[in-house]
Amino acid sequence: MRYQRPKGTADILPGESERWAYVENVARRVFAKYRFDEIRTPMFESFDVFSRTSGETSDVVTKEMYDFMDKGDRHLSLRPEGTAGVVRAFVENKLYGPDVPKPVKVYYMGPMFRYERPQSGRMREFHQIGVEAFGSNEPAIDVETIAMGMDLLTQLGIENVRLAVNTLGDQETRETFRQALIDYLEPHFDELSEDSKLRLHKNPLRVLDSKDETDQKIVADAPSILDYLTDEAKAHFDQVKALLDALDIDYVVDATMVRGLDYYNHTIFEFMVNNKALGHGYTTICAGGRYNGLVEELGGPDMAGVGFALGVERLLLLMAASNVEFPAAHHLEAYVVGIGEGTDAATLKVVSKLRSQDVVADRDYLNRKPKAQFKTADKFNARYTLTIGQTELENKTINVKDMASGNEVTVPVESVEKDFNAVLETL
RNA sequence: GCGGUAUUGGUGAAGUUUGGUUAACACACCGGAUUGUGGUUCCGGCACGCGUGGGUUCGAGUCCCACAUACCGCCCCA
Repeated sequence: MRYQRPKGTADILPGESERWAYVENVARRVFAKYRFDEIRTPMFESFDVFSRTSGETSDVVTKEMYDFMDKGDRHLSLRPEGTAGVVRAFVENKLYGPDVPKPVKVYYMGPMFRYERPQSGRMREFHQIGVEAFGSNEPAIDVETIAMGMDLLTQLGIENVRLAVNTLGDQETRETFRQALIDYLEPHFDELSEDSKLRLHKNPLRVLDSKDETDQKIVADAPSILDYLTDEAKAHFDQVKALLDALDIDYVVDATMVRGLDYYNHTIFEFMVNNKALGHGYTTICAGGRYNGLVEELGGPDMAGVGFALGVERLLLLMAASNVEFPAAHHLEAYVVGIGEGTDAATLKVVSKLRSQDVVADRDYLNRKPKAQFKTADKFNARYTLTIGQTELENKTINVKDMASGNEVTVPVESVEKDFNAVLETL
């Protein structure tokens, strides 16, 4: 127990890693249907990329960043989320240019880092699968993104998903609503929780999201952002809802839903599930929204964007808790047993020849006794056990046994090496 | 960052209340009964050690302190 992994990190071991690969493969398949292509960006970026985009006062930036100075005195940070890096790459590589068809649709999957207190489904190194679509301000792309998220969750076997949507409106909406909210909350200042007192002026929208009971009572009568939307913002949101209806996608409008990152505006959405594996009540497993202005913030043109991200650790917890069936990994078809001196080369060759016929084959590598080898074949659930001993070696034959039926046949070793399936038909 | 609970072999763990010789039991693994055939059974083996470091004591897995890690709640969030 000399060394242990850093706090909040995890080793994904064989068995578990197969589940990860499955989830990633399903995601790739779903995204491909919608013509999203993969983008891979660095795991660390200039600190400013995140601080500029997430908001200087956001919790992610003020206390959760894994930032450091490198040997060249550059202020870097491990990425706490995926969007900022993708936007930076989008701008730096001029994907906004006229020769790249719009919208530009990309997805990513990989580790993210946040310095916080680990808990189940909350790691310091965690993994997200996310998508971004740039260059369209049409509500249709918001809805396509939402539909794709729903499609993905469905493909993964997640049931009873609740889609919550809201809008943060545009700049003007946010300013007028923010003031209205402050005007409403200030008379209740003394009743608010300590956290919310701090949030009132820093980020009043967050008070709406408070879990404190007293806060919630106060917030219940607070003004709704939906009443402060500009005509343009309202039109956008109305069209999003209309298109969701057109696709028969169920949703609830949650006017109190907000975002921890500052770059969001207009449509925001969350996919939530009520599963005790993730805590009490509804928990978000996938969240996203529109972020017009972010491309410009990082030095690009005024270009719209919308995307979502889902947490893989949480997703896997949820899938395990919902008894989602994962496809079985590789089955062992043939286990080759060697008995006695001189069979090493012969068994290795058979294994090799079987593999070249695309048969999943294995043998013993611990020089163990026949009994142990047969036990191993059984434990690995081998469909067939092939045996080479002194007799077979002399006669250039091999014994093939069907483990389920117990049927055996001895055939020339060459026939197995040439066409294993033909031999199986004689069993 | 704050509060709480926990940490004993490869695994699940008993033992901590009442500090006292060999750390229970089970699973897994390895070997044997059966030196070329598995899933059953029986027999045997398997922690110089109780998260790490200090302390109290004649004596600490059991008490005290610090630290580390995990889990739960808060904050926040995927």
